[in-house]
Amino acid sequence: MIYNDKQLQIIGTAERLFANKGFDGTSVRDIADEAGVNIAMISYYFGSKEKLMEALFSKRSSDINLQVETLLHNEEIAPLQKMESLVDSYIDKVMQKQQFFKIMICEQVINKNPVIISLIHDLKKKNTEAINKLIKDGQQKGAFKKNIDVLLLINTLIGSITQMMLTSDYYKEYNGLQDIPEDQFFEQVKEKMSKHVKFLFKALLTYEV
Amino acid sequence: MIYNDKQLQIIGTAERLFANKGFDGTSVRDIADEAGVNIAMISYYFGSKEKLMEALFSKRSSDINLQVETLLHNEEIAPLQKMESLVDSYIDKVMQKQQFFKIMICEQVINKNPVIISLIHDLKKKNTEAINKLIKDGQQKGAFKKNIDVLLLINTLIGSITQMMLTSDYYKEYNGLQDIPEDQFFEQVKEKMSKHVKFLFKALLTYEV
DNA sequence: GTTTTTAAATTAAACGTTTGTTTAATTTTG
DNA sequence: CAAAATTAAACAAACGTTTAATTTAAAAAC
Repeated sequence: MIYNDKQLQIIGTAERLFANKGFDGTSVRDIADEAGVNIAMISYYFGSKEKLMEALFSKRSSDINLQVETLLHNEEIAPLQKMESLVDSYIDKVMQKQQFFKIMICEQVINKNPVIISLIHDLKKKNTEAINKLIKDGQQKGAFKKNIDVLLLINTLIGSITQMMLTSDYYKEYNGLQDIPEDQFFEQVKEKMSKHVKFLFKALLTYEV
Repeated sequence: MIYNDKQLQIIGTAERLFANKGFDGTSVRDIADEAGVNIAMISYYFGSKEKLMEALFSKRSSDINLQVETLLHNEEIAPLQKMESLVDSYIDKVMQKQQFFKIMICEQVINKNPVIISLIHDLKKKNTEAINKLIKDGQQKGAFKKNIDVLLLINTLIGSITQMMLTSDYYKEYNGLQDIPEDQFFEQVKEKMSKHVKFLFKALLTYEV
């Protein structure tokens, strides 16, 4: 689906408002006002508020697929390093697209809209397959242990990062970082999470129980 | 605060509906109908829909504090075992009170109601302190390594379990468990998560980088 | 122990807003 | 000039909350 500028603006505004106020907490008037369009344009372009959400979800889903193919066939990089590279790119994506991930979390909690549940399903499947390829590759080369539960691995990756996203205010206060600039804090969190998750992955992929 | 039976019934109904439809997706009429009370009783007892949410949150918060004192002073249990015991009790709590945890997640995403943010803050603080005591104890006894980031540890604990809660449908399908009874699946997930998180904790607490 | 009094609980109805969506008319564009 | 885009206005429905009247329950008075 290709959208014109006005449609993309509506989608962008909806994304911000849905992330900050929730789907039901956002009115189509909110979206129309902040996007600078007439309220009727939302039905005109998308059909309904719900279909706008589905359009936004569909659009953003396609942006955050983990790409693993070029990594996979690069024989100069060790399996564990490949996985660490994937971890970093995932952390980047979550931090860059925080709003979309917030929406995704709430939609998973509510678990009502079948179109969106299906899109999340597809996303999970693709990510699982991508990581599975890296795992198989690493196992063949003897770098990774056997019997790795890929879903638990992904759960820990996504869960740890998501949880940090949701509680970054608390993390900031706990570490006395209230006064540093936001983008600096941002980078610091990314760096911390990167080392942390890589450590976890090393354990999950290589240490025998 | 002490509530009578009718108030507790309203709180219980609100918890279920807020968890399944979100705060803004639930109307006071929904709550009143399903709780079998007149719609005016909600304002009468709680003041407003928002204050009902705060009352429910306050009530449930007090139920899920991690207790660590008796564990801490039991010198017959090794530090790592104490931590594993805490992990199990946390997994139990999340699985038992899934509805409340779902509400908590959404409230963290929206991040608007200061009363609730403050309650989540308190909860996090108490949990952090409890786990910190176990960590200090383990470090003194030489069982745990130095330089443990307790917030990252907790993030991984909460995040992994939460993520499993949100994606258990996918986990079920992926592992071909659609046909087993719900409570059996429940126990299986708990067992899997328990082993998984304990493995992660052992790595985070004892393996040097 | 019965009656009276007072407070609490419960109700149906109404309140003014806000909701998502549609209409029909108008303007803009190619 | 036809198609697409945009508008203000209107729509019924649903929203959270309040009202004022009534019923129930508990306490006080006799």
